[in-house]
Amino acid sequence: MSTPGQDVPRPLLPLADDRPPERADAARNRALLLETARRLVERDGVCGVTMDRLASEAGVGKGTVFRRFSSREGLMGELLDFSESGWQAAVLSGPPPLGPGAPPRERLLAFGRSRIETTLLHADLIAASGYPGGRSVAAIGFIASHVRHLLGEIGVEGDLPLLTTALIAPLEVPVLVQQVRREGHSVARVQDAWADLVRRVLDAPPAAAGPRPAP
Amino acid sequence: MSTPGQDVPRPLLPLADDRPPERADAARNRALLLETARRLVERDGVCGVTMDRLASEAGVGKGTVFRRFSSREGLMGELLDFSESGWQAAVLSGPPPLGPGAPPRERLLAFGRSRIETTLLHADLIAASGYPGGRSVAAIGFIASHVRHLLGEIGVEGDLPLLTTALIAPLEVPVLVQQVRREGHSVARVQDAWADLVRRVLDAPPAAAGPRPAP
DNA sequence: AATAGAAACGGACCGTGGTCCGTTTCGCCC
DNA sequence: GGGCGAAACGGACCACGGTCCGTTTCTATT
Repeated sequence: MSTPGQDVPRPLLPLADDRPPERADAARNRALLLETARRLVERDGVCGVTMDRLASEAGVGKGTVFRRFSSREGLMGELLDFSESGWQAAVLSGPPPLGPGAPPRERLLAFGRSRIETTLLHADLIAASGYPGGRSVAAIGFIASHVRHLLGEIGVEGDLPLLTTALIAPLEVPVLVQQVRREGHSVARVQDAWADLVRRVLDAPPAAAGPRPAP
Repeated sequence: MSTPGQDVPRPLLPLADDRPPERADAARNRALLLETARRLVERDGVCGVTMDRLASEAGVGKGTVFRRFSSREGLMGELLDFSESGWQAAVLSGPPPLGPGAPPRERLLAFGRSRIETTLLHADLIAASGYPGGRSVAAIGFIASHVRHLLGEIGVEGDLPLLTTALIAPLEVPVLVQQVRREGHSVARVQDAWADLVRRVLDAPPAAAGPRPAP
């Protein structure tokens, strides 16, 4: 997989990079390493993928691995981006109600249901990509801007950026993993609870005194 | 609070431990290590505290450190419990509106404001105590049960356990750190946003069709 | 006080993520 | 093609968290 005929989902937001393209050997090694990493994840799970192992398995020096992906988190982030890009495409241009075409409120609810499933599916990878604490800002940035955009379309009043954060927070990996894997709640129940949260936020009467705008 | 004369904040929920007490040398070392750790945190910050350094600084072997606190997270957890117990006492028995006496709605709002400050204050320690991912369940358990209790007193309808989680999620370390330290929002704004979220959740009209109860 | 057995101790040892720097390869330009 | 500077490569090296196990110390019992 990778370069040629393009059926694979391509990375996220194009995000024009001005840097000159990689040298041929570098690109070859990047592809080789990503493929090897994918195979290792499949075989041993995310935790079983060591940078040393990856290097030796790919027949390459450790330094090379760290040169291509600046850290383990970076590597996992790229693996994740690959997995997530299909989902992002579905949100951006797939069929309604997840994709465009449905009323924004329904899109938001569909987003939540879908996101909960996707997050649980990729939980290990997301966690390993060092998500909280800095990296993989790509993924969370996409989610945040989508939700915020829908809130705007719905016409919600208030501090949209922070309200967005509050709606997204219960979709984070640790929260969902705690609810589903540790406390044993069903995915459907968690999804319903999020939908209920959204309903409350959208249908609440306007604030008595408006919140401070933004310092 | 807790046992007898004591002016130091004592650990959280008593949680009867049946195990026999530590041997004298063990107790001595635990105290020595905690004190040394506290000093090191103060001097070098949480990240500057290494298990090796702690051991050598305290003049004991590394094995001893790991025997007393089973991991780095465990150590940080104990340090954190010490810091948090004062706050927990204020919630459980301090003056209103944070403590008992005020109407539950006001207590909830006061809780949020206070919790945001405390979390930001102890952010490094909370993160180092391995909070998401398992440990330090003590702290989050306390928070969850308090919020849930208040929601019950207020008379909120719905799936209270999960609604509680949704309200608590935006108070987690990574979220708050992102908002305040990275995006540069003021603490007051974050506090207001949480209060607005609570207002919406509490004042929303009842659900059209009730959510599924619980499988 | 002597003793026995459990508990605590210490530090060598391991695997991991990450860095460093001397060596090799690439690809552009003459 | 030959040469040259930049980029990539490789693997020794480091610090850290964590384990293991032989040795020492405590304390309960007699």
